[in-house]
Amino acid sequence: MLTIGKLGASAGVKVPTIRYYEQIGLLPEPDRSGGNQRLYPRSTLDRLSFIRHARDLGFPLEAIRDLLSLSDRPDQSCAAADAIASAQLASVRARLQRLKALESELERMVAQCACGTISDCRVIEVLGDHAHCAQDHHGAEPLLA
Amino acid sequence: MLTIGKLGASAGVKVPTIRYYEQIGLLPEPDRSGGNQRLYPRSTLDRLSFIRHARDLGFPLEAIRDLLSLSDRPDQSCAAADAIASAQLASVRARLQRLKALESELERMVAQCACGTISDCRVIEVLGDHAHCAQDHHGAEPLLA
DNA sequence: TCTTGAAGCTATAGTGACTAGAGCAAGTAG
DNA sequence: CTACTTGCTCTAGTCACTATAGCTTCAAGA
Repeated sequence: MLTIGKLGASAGVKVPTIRYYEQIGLLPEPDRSGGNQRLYPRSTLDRLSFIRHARDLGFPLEAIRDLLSLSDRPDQSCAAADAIASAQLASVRARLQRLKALESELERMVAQCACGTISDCRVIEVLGDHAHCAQDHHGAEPLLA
Repeated sequence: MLTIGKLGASAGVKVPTIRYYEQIGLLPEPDRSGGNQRLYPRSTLDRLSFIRHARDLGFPLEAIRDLLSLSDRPDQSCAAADAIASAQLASVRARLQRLKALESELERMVAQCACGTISDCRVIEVLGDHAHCAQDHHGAEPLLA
């Protein structure tokens, strides 16, 4: 049996995060010690490592919830899991596209800055007028979600 | 003078977002009409477009706040603006690196899925065991911030 | 002038995935 | 026995909005 601290250290997850996962139902409520402390079986380490790894790959918690419930039913088709992973791949690719465009725009902006005064600063000027931009990095989904 | 709706449409920003920007002090409180509706001068359109454009480029609002106060003092050195933009570029590049690693890991995962049952699903298996991975996409800063 | 519909107002709460803090209780090493 | 660490619960904060509820004001047509 593992305390929450050992579990977290083993899986590379912070203790409050584990309690948060329990709160949202991603981890089951474990048994408690006499003094009300959580005690986890080994199997929870596997589950938590799975979650951690999926988070590292950028899967949202809701997708991870689905993946976990799939992994509990080994006889079913893998198609659903494949769909979730493919969706994640597509989302990563979309963000890559967008970030690449931003990178080149920012590069141009910084490169052109001669570091004089604000009044002839390219950084400020370009931000003030989208017409200075090579691409249309307009809108689309938020960069950070 | 522009109503909040016209302002939003012109700048490509939703109306509640404009009110939010006012609330956090990124836009000044405008005069009101007799019926208590916000009325904006042209200059606010410039300011809002600046914000919008910087957000499109991924700058956080706090950085934008700094950039705006810089742009209000045209005689000062542009070095501070350059530093903010360079930091943003660095952050975009860091996220690009990370996303590229994730992309190839997800590609491998999805490509290996033969779409049988869950019990021999590569997607589930790889997520369950980090040792299957080519790279160490471990930790670092959160993908989405 | 009346009416209808769009656009505006305030205020509160929700999103995702945690993180931080306060103020305790329990476990452990010397 | 005494520190010290680890654990507990609960609340609130993060970022950049978005959504909802319930209300008022405005502009255009009949």
